[in-house]
Amino acid sequence: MSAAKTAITPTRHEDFPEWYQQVIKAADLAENSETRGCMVIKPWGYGIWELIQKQLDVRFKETGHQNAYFPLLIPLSYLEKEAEHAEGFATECAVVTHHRLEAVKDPETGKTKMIPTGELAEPYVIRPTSETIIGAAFARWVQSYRDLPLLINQWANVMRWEMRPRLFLRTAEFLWQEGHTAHESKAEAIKETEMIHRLYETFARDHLAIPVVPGEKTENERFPGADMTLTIEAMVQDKKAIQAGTSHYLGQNFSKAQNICFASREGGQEFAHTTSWGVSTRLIGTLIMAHSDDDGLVLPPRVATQQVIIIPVTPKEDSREAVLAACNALAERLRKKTSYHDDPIRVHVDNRDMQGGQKKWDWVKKGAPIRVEIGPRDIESRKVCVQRRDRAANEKEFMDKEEFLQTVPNILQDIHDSLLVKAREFRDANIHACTSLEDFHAHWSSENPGWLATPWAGTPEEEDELSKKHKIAIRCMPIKDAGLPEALLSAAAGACILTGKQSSPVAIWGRSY
RNA sequence: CGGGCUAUGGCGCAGUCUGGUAGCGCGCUACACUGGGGGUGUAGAGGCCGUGGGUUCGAAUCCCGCUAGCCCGACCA
Repeated sequence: MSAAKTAITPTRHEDFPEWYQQVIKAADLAENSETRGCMVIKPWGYGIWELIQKQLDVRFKETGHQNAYFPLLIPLSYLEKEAEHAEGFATECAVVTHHRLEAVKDPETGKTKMIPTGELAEPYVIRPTSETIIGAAFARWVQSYRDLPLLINQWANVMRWEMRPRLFLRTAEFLWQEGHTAHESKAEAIKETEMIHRLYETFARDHLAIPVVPGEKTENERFPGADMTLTIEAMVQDKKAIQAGTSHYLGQNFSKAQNICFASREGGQEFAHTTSWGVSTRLIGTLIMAHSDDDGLVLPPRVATQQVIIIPVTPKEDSREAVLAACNALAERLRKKTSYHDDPIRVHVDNRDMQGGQKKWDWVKKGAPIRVEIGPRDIESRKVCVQRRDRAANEKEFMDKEEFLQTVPNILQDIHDSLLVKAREFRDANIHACTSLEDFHAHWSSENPGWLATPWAGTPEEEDELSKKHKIAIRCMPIKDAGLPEALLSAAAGACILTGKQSSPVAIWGRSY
């Protein structure tokens, strides 16, 4: 029996969206639930989220933020306060209108039905985001400039009634963090917005091995109610863009709508400048699409639920005990004596009673960064068989056990680095500079066109027209030091492709999720 | 929310046109052989066919409603 050519069918090349779903299934990350548009996140997937959560949380606290929790249900009237904001979310709100159920027995079938009753005087909206309800709290909490800045973060679930759900990328309910801060001055609030933006960028790079493009959204693409939206944009393997995180400067829009005001140093009353920022479980979808291959998931080591999987090879019954003991001993030493980025290495000994080959492929599909096999021969030779998920599935290296213990953190880092380099090379190879409108139009006719970098100084209306025509959008206007190749930026410099204005800023265009 | 497709044991599917109460592959369980590998054999377990109603002596199969999923569009983290 010959093994399948790839563990996942179809391949990325054959059918990318279907491949994505099959990877999630094969890696046992999540599944659709009975509730429309919602997913069940399974342990192997939820473990990733827990690690993202833990590692981001440290960084939020290092930068002075505190966690708090606000209600899931938002009074409808709160949402009406900021007009643009309300309009932006109006079409995707789940609304709670009743507070009890009444059991009614159908006289014909004899079945009991639960009928909503007890209609609420004012409906509640299940939070699609919490600006309004947190803003209301801020209004109570802030009286003096001495109460500022207010730096709050919330880990929560939110609900947006999306018309086209996709596991992790766009689900009706999703998990995220939302930071909300209030400041004395515009300059300070913008500084916060930019600081978090950089934090997201470096988190994506250093923890998820995703080379994002940090930039500013154009007016058309801004968060409803924001004065400025900063974004990190990732390119995944079908060359589409994913907005992986956003940081908004909300100006005084929300503080005026909700009366977040304070006595200033000069004695007058002033409105606070607020920000909000968030990343969600979409990060998991992004990393799946960024790194995985035709054999399944490939996890960046720092957010891998398990980093090292030890697979006992037990060909003979009489050596079985010894092999298992050796596996457990190695696992213990890894847990106690080694660490990677200040966390003990996460090790799992897979002692399930099943075929070795199946076991191996199971962990290949689940994307475990390192697989280690230990058999009777290895015990004698004091070696371990090391296999890496960033290399071919059949590639193995027999390594001295002590050497392995010494170098595990380096191997994990090397895997991280190789994923990042590969993703960056892919991204950079698929962003093309374009300085003529003719080339611009021609570019979007191909199947997977990648991104374009162009000089741009058009109006929002002009941008909208081009976007609709080619089903694209300006993903962002990259900030300084966005990490894009110098050659690309200089090739994309010049006069606006549409208006001809000289030395216009560079815009990145692409199709997106 | 518009347009198209789909819904049968854990997964993938056949059966639906030509109604007669369910079948295949994989997986699962047991045993045996095997053993750096997603192996082989034998024997088993498991579904009343998404859901509600209708037609009929009889429905997975025909008709209507609903729900969910997928793809394309508009919208969005």
